[in-house]
Amino acid sequence: MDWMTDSEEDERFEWDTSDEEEEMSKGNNQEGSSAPPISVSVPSQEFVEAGSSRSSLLLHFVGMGFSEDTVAKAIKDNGEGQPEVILETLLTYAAIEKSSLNSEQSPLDCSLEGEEDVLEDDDSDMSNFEDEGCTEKSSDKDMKLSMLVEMGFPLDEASSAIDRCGSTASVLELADSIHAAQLAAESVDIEGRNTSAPVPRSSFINGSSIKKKRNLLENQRLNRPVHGHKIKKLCSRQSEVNDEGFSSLLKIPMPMIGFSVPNQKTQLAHRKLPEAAIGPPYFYYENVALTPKGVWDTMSRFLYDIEPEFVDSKYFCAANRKRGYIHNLPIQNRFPLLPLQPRTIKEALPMTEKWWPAWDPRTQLNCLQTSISSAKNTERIRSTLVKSGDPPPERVRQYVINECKKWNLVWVGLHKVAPLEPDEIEMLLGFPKNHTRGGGISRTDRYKSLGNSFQVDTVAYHLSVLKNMFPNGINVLSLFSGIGGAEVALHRLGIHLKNVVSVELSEINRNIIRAWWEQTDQTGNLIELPDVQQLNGDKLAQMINSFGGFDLVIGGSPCNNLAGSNRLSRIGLEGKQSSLFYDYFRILDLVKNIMGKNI
DNA sequence: ATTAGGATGACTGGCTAG
DNA sequence: CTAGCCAGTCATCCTAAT
Repeated sequence: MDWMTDSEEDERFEWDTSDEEEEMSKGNNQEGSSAPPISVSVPSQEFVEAGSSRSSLLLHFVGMGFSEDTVAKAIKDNGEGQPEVILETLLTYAAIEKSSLNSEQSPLDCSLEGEEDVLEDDDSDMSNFEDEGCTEKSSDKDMKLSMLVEMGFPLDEASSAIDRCGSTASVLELADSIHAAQLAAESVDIEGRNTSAPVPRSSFINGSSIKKKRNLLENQRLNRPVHGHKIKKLCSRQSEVNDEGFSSLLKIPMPMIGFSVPNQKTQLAHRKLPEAAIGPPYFYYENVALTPKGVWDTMSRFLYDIEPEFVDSKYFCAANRKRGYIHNLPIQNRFPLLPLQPRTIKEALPMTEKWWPAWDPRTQLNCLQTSISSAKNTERIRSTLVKSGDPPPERVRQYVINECKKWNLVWVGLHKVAPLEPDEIEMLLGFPKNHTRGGGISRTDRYKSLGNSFQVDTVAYHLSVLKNMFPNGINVLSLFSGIGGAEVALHRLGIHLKNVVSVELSEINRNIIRAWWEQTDQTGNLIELPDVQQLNGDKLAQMINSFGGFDLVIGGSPCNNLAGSNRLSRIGLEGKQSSLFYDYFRILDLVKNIMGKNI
């Protein structure tokens, strides 16, 4: 969960610096790179030196599938000092060429024709993706993979790109896709300056020659370039014709109740899962609902075209928490955790009722986030109220209400507001009291870990269908476990946890889970691992063999680059932390493959 | 070294008036 | 249909205090 504290290293995408080797070997993907299912034997070292001589540079780009004249021209235009600029020029040529051929069959539109509105339709007909036309010849895939690796891309990124774009995508498109992802992730600076200082968004956009070129190609379309859209354009099955473009195809339904919530009358939808989505294993993926446009479309596309279920936890507790869930669980016969949580502030926090002024209309809290209001701020509010008499004038009321909503403040005395205590947040989120307390965790970190967590009652409601299906218990692979929301939810449902493999980067969070595990008298096995990126096929296969497969793969990947409150790096799914979504997908897909073979 | 404080908007969707 | 308004958001980084 603690994504902000790790990996300080600058991961600029550079072609010919001596950092390359170091990046590659210390980078996230080394271990994952050797992972099944695809093995490639291309440890391309010569690429590193390639920039030094013109002929090898030229050869390199020719090897990528560009024609010799084009490469020569691009080198001539740009000089040989900046291979990444050359590549961009080449890609630009190719894009122009491609757009002129666009009315014909593009290699990208592998399965759909005239089905642009598939996602808009009911969930029932999301099935027939991935069928004919997309059957992958593994040798072809391997070849592309090795070419990409030879071009200097990390193996797992190359593999992800192939998955993203389909196996019929050309190497060119794949390279572009990876490159775009890396650009988006790293606020790239072509000149190679130190970019550790935050780059203003506008200068990031306008300062990049790449983007200028792209923007020219994009026929103005966007005042607001979101990288996800570009990725989407490159990879989406809908990309070819549809000029009205990338507006989010997935609508978030209001009210945000998903397929069902307790005590709300809904005619329960029957949903038909796409073939590829059906387990085993069951899986459950979570992230913030209000992402930049197109993010949920992308995530849905990766997760076997399952329609996300958007649910606000305000139907389960006294706080809002708008989240999307992609899962392949049955949706009939859910039941909630008992006792039901109070759903108003005054019931959940009875001591506040006495002090709650009539002019504060809130009955529920806003989303519980990772940091709280300072003491100075609450004191400012108090003194303002003291000075302005009772009842305060409209202007003061507005100020106070705004602050209260922004910081989730509650009334704890006359004219006194205060942020929630950590144990109150634990309760609202459905954790046992003191779940995150002790063990050397600071107050600040408690807030952060809690703010990043599941709302247990909400998740448990969705998972409740497992109880009857697995009376003897389940094996769980829990990714991005955080403080163990999934584990707590399953435990509270009375589902026996046989083996839990919990992957969580933050040591303090792992300690919290370990402590909870030990104090709840679990009889199963808890295996804790630090890093999803280190979790490869070998390890998974070993674990699957040892306890016979996972019944549930559950996790919510980092939202840092998606969440609305992120001022600085809300750059979408390709952001540094949020791109770990692809590891969720990678691992889930590995588990499916490995288990598929064993069954 | 660790912790808390304080400053830092933008994107998105819903709503409504025109 | 559009423009304008409104509300809400699993955050980040630098600095000061402890």
